[in-house]
Amino acid sequence: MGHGIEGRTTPPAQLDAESAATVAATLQALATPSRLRILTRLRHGACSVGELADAVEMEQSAVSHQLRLLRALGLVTGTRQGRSIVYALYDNHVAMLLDEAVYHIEHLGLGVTDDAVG
Amino acid sequence: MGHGIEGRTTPPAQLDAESAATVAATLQALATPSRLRILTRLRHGACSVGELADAVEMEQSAVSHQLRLLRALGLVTGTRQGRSIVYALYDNHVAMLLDEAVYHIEHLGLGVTDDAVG
DNA sequence: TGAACACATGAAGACCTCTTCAGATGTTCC
DNA sequence: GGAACATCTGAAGAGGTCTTCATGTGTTCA
Repeated sequence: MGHGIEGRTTPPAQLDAESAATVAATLQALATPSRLRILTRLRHGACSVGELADAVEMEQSAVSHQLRLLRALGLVTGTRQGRSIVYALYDNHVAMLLDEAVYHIEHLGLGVTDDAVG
Repeated sequence: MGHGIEGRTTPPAQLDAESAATVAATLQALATPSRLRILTRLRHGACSVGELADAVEMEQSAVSHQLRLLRALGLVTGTRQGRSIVYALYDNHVAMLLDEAVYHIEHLGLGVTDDAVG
């Protein structure tokens, strides 16, 4: 227990262009409803493409396209099992990134838009 | 001291369509190099639009457009001070979301793409 | 009031993204 | 080998995104 975020090194003072691009590309993988639902489904256990398509209510082809992108970014892995291919989150960093993103976003004061700007 | 992620409620079993859309929209705000650099700059202290534009090396107009989006999502606030408008992260959830996203993504095994798929 | 400054805004264009459709690849079982 | 199944892949089109340019709004100071 207690291996949360407190033992980390401080975040970089300012992201250089390359890091910004990498982080942005990875975050973009979480930035669409379809992929988000695919990933949160996988967050609770590996499963095949067919099951995934049923769970998130998308066409199988669409799911496959998104899995390709997620694979290319190293966020998920696919392993053949018979005629199916079983997908899973790549590692615990992906799981935590998901959990923490959902947690923080759902605790934001959304819609608070009144500012000095107008 | 110790108010990290360990005291949280468990993440939802599966995101419903509405939550997925909300989370995706917010994550999309972090999913571009320009906004990411704007936000990480603000992560280390509030500043005006002009300073921001200098720091991230973008045109003032482009920065302004992105700030509008970030404002609409409740991620940043702008307050007038003289002729400048000073922007800051909305709250600590935004700061932590940023820190944690950068942390996890920079610790991913990126580029590991060999799979059962071919 | 007018000039200079700081920022916001609208429109337009290049570019990227997501889904669908049709077909290809690989696997199992007979 | 052939049929059925599970998944991948390429092309194409609708829709969205980000930047730039030109202009508008609000503030300070003389």
